[in-house]
Amino acid sequence: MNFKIENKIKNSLGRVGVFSTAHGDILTPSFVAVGTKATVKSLSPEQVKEAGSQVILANTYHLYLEPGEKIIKEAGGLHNFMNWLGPTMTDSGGFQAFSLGVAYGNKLSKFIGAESPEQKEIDEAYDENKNKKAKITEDGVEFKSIIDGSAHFFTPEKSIQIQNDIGADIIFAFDECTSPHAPKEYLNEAMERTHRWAERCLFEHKKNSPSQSVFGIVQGGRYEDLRKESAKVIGGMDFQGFGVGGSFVKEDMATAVKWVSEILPEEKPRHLLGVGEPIDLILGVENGCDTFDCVAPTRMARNGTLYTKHGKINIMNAKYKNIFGPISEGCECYTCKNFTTAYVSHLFRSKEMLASTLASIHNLYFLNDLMLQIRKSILNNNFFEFKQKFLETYKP
RNA sequence: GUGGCUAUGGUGUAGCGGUAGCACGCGAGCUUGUGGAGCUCUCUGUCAGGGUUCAACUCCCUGUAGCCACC
Repeated sequence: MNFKIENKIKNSLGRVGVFSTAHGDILTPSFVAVGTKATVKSLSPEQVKEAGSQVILANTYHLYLEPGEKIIKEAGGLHNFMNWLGPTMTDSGGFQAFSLGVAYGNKLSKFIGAESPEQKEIDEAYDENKNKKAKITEDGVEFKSIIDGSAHFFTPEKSIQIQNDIGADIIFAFDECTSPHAPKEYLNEAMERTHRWAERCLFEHKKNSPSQSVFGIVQGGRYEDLRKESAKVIGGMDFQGFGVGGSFVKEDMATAVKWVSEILPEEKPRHLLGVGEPIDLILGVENGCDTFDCVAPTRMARNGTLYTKHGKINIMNAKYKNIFGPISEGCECYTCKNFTTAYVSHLFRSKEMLASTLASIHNLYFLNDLMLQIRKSILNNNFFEFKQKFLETYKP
């Protein structure tokens, strides 16, 4: 693996590069499609590729539960198993410490708005005992299977072993993604634990499968001092790249990413975990991130929310019933080139499977195309003009 | 033609002489290291006419419509 920076945004942290893996090059900045269970829901690998995706990210926790990493290893690794011949990543399962833990059933995301409750209320509302399906200890995380409720224990070593078996090109260190409501004291504790886990992950990985790249994950939540400390500690370790994880105050995300990027080694790639709204992608690139993964485009697609150059639309709104033009004017995706808004709207209303497919293709294409345009603008040294122009038309 | 039964949002259905409830649908919103889902909110109704009563969706009469049985 190798990462080459081709051009940078002047007076900013953003850059264009090429990240080479055993399964091909990733032209960065790039959006990574999420295929949790070794499939991008509703899409064939050919469709994912045609939508412009270069990389797919699968999930260690989900694949460990089913079909089990041994089956994937036996199949010849993730690429062979799912017939995706391009680059792949696996998330470590660390996010599930959050999503199956304090977030489970609480409608909690990794973002909170700046207008959320006062800090005191946040701290008081935070209850780590509320965990339902994940319990965190120094040694690792105990998960309850979302399939059958059985108990499973992930240590950093175990996460790496599973990821080695699954065989993605880029794997992530096992971390703890904390709640955006967690008090600072807890964030600090979790961050330091994540740092210890990072060391253990590196050690385990070097024993097993050095052909994969491992990325260490920066935590620290919404606090500048914690983020910077985490970037310093994780950035100092022998990872091939870095992930920026954890939760954010939505309005401060770009700033938080900047704190981290300024400290992480410049020559190594940076991945912003779980961020994928168009505006967040632009801000993420501007502040030094090279790759991004997010469930948003595909999840929203399945529920009828589609990107257009003017912002998001809900294709099920009555006004789209008889629009016989494309979903987004000028869009070159398979869906827009071949089907009308009215037809896709009909598919959603009648709950046809093709609805998810066509919508997912469109949303993935939209973000992939956005990344291509960002890339081009950085190469042409006019990133900020592009950004301004995009923000003028795109209304969230 | 005769007798009986029924009539409540768009659809299917509760209910009671005193605030008409539910489901689905309709209309809209939320969705950020997956959640093929879920949640929130909004709009719609007592077949028509008359009577009894302080008060009728509810009881009575007439009409209309549908269903069933008989001729």
